[in-house]
Amino acid sequence: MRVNFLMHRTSMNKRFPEYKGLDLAKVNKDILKLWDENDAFRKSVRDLDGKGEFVFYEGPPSANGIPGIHHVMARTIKDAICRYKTQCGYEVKRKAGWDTHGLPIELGVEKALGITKEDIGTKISIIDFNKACKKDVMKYTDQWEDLTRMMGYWVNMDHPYITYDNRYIETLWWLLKQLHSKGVLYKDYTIQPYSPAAGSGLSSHELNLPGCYRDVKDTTCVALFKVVRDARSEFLFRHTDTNDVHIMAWTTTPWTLPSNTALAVGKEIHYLKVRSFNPYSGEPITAVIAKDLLHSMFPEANVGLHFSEYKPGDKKIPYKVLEEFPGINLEGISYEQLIDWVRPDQGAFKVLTGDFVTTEDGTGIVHIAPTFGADDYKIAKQFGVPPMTLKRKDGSVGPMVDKKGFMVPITDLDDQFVKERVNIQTYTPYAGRPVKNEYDSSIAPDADTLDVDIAVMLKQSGKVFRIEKQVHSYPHCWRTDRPVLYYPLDAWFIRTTAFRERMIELNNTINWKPQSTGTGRFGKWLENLVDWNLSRSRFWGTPLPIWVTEDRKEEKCIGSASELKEEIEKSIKVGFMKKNPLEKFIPGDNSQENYEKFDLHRPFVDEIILVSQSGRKMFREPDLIDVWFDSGAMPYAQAHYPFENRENFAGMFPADFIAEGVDQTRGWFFTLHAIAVMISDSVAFRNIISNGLVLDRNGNKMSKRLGNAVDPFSTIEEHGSDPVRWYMLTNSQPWDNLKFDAAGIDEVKRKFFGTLYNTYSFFALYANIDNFRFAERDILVNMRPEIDRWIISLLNSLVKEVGECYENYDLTRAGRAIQDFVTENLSNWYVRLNRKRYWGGEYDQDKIAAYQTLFQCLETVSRLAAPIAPFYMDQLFLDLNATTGRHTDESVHLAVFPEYDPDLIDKDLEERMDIAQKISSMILGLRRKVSIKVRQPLAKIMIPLPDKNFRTKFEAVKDLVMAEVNVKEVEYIDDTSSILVKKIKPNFKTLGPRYGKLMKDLGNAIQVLTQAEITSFETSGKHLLMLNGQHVELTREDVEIISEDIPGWQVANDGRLTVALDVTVTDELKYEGIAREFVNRIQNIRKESGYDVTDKIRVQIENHKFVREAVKRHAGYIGSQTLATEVTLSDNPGTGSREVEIDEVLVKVHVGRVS
RNA sequence: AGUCCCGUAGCUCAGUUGGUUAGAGCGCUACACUGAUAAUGUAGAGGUCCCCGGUUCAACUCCGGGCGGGACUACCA
Repeated sequence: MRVNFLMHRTSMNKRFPEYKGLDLAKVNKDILKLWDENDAFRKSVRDLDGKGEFVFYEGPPSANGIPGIHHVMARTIKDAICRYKTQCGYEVKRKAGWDTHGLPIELGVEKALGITKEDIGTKISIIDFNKACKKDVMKYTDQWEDLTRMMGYWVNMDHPYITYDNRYIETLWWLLKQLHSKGVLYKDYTIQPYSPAAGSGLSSHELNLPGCYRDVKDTTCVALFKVVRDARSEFLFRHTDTNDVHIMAWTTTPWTLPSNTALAVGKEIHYLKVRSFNPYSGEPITAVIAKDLLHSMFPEANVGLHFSEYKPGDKKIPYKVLEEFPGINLEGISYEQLIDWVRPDQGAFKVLTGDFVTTEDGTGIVHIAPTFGADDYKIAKQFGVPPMTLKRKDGSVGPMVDKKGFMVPITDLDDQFVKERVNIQTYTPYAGRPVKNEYDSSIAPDADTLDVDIAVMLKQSGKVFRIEKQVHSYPHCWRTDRPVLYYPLDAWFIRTTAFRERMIELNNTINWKPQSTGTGRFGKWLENLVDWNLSRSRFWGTPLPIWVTEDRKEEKCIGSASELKEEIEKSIKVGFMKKNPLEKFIPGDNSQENYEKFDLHRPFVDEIILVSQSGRKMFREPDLIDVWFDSGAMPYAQAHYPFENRENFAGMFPADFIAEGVDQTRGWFFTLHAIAVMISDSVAFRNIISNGLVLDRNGNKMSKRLGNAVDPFSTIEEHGSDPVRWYMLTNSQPWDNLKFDAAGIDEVKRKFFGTLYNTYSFFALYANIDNFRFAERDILVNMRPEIDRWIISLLNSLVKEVGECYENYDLTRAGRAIQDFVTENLSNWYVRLNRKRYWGGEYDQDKIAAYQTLFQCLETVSRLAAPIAPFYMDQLFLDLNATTGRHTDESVHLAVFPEYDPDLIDKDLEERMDIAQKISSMILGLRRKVSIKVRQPLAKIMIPLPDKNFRTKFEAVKDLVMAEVNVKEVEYIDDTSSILVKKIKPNFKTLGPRYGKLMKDLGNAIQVLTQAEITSFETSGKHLLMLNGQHVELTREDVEIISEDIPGWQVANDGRLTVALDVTVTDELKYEGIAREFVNRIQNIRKESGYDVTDKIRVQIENHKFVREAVKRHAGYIGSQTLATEVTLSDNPGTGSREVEIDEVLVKVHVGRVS
């Protein structure tokens, strides 16, 4: 069983803890307990050596949803960076926060209560509804806190910022007042997505819920708008024989045609005047269409048809292009109203020019219905063209379609208006009809739509050129399943466009990871910025703090609770209000109690009536603000700025670092940036990592519906959070999508943590046996053996690299570098080659150096990897230090990040070891080829010298290689030796630029050089060639010459290295081999017999002729390796002996413990 | 529809200013090794570097155009 490490730290039992196995889930729990006991997180939030603060902003999650595995991803990134900065000595405060307002919460409550929006205020009071929201929003707080704790995300949850808190709202109001006083907060009438079936506007978020955009088949038509002949349009009537000229415009929503008040063309687009026939009536027509789209209406195949042969009803219709002109010529031309149901205000029916017009589809001319399209509304406003509006009986003025999605019934209209403007005869058949059949459940699904009837009506009056059904994607209300309508509504906006340039400028100073999200997705978004629609017609959210008089002439924006209190007092004085809801509020007292004496939410604020400058009543604008404003304002609001933290705000803003999913680009990232630029003319964050999605292992999006979502709790419970974190960060760069596969976690666990654990276990096992406590003075690195200096050099290189990666917010490379060092260099090479230094032998300087070196590597790795794997690394760090007292910190997270010593980095040494590894690997490969076991010693290897310095380099690592491959000697072969077969390769890098097109032939010519030519090239350093009549002079740099083969030997190549192996096994070598076989067999017997590693034994070997000589000669060696006090030959090894097989010979061996 | 990201071995990913044998790990097969042993080594099989064009002596790499996957944004008629 493992030693209870909590115990041993407090006891005097100074041993390195040894474990029976690696259970990272248990480590997770143990370390959590330890952190709690030591109050580790709180202690880690400190400023070391005046390093100052590293400001991190936590994006507030909404606690009304269950946390998913993707949250582990984002939080691992945040945590790793914050832990790293903490280790560097910075104070990293990390205030947690909760996003508590907004639509998802309201919808969740509606669902739970079984109500719809319309029921709020009737079936349930707003008070009760908001109460339910407030309660619901923290529904899963426990789960969030659990996950945060389990995964080891250090964030201060003691005093989180909560967006529904009155103090938080007060800051939001203050911010809004700043914007209001800058004149960038305004109300406007705009076209917004609206669900007639649900009776409410929809946010863009709702419109982007999965499945909202659906392909639907709608009737589309190309309408013919008759041009009014006047001076401006006269040019259209030239060179044609028809009395009328028509402009063609395509629409997918014919029901908007009665609301048409303008047409739009592109200034730069070229248009044609075409003479042809109306396909339905056969009447001759002259029509205007964009040049690029001519053939979509008039097939090219018909160009040769003769007008004289055309008969009405013919499928193929002749046409003739009469004239070409740019769109600008059409600007200002008037046309006759297409459908005369209602007459709009003066100034309608003009051709306008707009940038948004393209020639991708339709006719290159856009029908404009300002009441039903965003672009339409904008361009009409710009050119002063009136929208089609109707006056209702109640005096209100609105579009031709009512809020239920029906053409306004005549009975609903103002009588006077009907008399003056409405053509009762033509409008009556259509009045009161739904614009989409889905809005009227009494209509059969296959009944003709209003679109169809309008199209048919136009056809009968010769005003349409083409009618066809077309499939296009159209948004649907996710709640009612009915199509969305674009409808004009009132809304408050922030004029973000006024700050566009500055936002772009400041964005360029932000360090984005990955960069492309900053310049691409975010940058493009800023360039195409539109004003921020702040209004939400909902209930649970931050109310807009604006009061206006009924005639909207006077407006007041409230910026604080105390201001509100004062204004209410004034209102009470004039008798508009009886009581002040903020009566008990004490301005200046920032305590929670003081701010809980009132409520800034609806409906309480709605009941507040203020008094205007001129003494009239002012009512609050009923809207709430977009929740994204809540979260984007968190740098200010979490500090209750400027009511608190006024002086030290500079130390809290902007953030040095934030991290969230890339889906927040247009969300939190934008709102943070926008508000900071508008309020403080500053960035909100300096460095940012935006991570990609966490998909399932097949690359599909995780969803509860599909059941492929990974539960973070059980995942961490099963594996522990370290390997999950490690896997997530090292598998791929966080901004690439992660295909989450639990098999990957297992691999990380085995490969990295398993290896590291094994390495530690190995160390602990022998250190405990030898009683190594790092009590000795550090042995100077240059006094340690080559291999120790090598791993220390690599370790210092690693510290440098990992530090640079962390500094650069590149966690993936940092983790990969650490993993590579541990598995490849430390475990697989250093420990493997050094095992013999640890077991047996004297406790001498060499052994101490070995312990010190390995200790140093492990301890440094624990500090390097702690940001990513906080649990296991803390255990490792504590296990190492509790025993030795090298570091006295209570946790690795309180220890400083390692520094590297450039003097200890020896690139030559690293290169030498690389050579050693390669040569060893080649020799082992050769042994395998000729089937000679590594246990069988061999006499020698030969190495051709690839360059002058090679011999010196290899000599330094020779012993390591010889031991590793079990060979006794090395012989170097001089470069010019004739026994070598050489290979020559062209160096394209130097030759390419010089010889260009000749390169291909030259390459071939070089590769066919003979051995003699190569030798002469090598000695003279020059070679001349004739190629395609051109002289080519080659120098040594132009080619690479390697020794490829030594005829008659076993030879292997790797790049420039070549090695040959002498595979002759002499009798003497054979005896040695047999001796080694015995060592192996005896060790196995020891193990099987359950002896302790330190037990001494006695060995008797059967006096078999096959092994007799070997045992005689090497008894001492066998004994030393197996801790045998004596190794003897015996004719009868006695009872308890075992038979072992050596080279297919069976030999009896008796092993007995010395008691 | 637009913008951005991704596309390299069965899987997950590297691939450095373009340079000729495109790598690693996992998985698979075979053989070794063994007092770190739920490890390790060696070898084998496995690639049209998504496709097509262009630039170049030379393209996985640079450019253009497609295709496929994903995200975000979106009433362009």
